[in-house]
Amino acid sequence: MKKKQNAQELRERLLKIYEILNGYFGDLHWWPADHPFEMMVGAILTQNTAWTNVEKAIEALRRNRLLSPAALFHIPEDELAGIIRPSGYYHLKAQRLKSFVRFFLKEFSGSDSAMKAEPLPILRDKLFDVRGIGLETADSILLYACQKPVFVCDAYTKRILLRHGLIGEEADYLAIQALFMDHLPPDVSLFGQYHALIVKTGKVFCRKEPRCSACPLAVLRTAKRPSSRRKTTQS
DNA sequence: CACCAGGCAAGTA
DNA sequence: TACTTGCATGGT
Repeated sequence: MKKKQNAQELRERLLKIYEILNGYFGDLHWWPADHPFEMMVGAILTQNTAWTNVEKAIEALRRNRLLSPAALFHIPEDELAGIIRPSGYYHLKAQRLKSFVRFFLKEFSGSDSAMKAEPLPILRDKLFDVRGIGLETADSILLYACQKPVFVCDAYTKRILLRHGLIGEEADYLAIQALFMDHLPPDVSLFGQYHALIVKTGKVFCRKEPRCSACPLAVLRTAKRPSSRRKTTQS
């Protein structure tokens, strides 16, 4: 079976990447937040936005005692928009937070443990139905706030996998996610740390040059060609 | 100064 | 279905 062998090789390559990055960066304790609800808020605020800006917005919410479903439900949308302004797209995100909170209160009475108790496929569909929650935001909430074994992908994930020849340019979110989920054990800690490592790598090493030799993954690019041409000169 | 960040949805063809 | 555009602040 050629297919099975290929699957085995993919698994090994994905684990190798993880091993290298994990050894390089160590445990990143991703997504520090006081409670799951704060993570869900952060997941919405961080859409296409630098985390440093999101932190300012979350701090502003905390100062205003707004980090609870009830508080966010009661505050007027335009007032909320003013408070989360540093996170960018603030009108849009105020609207999205409001629609998420309405959903969260209606479906789970604002209880994150009630939300966790929901079976994964159903919860995923429900989240995806909320306006302003797309694939990545839904998966971030599922993995980090609800501890569900879902692999979160993003722009960095695609960039890195492309660069290492594991996917093609045409691969979309679901295809990339399937690559990880079909070849790795469904482990919440593994998935969480792996995604964190990918984002960290992207931020630190993939900024300017398309192939940065300082990247810990650089060894894979030169060493792993199946045939011919051994270059031993990369550092 | 230009460019981009841990996306998403609505509009167009 | 596939491509384009609006949304917006703050850091490099």
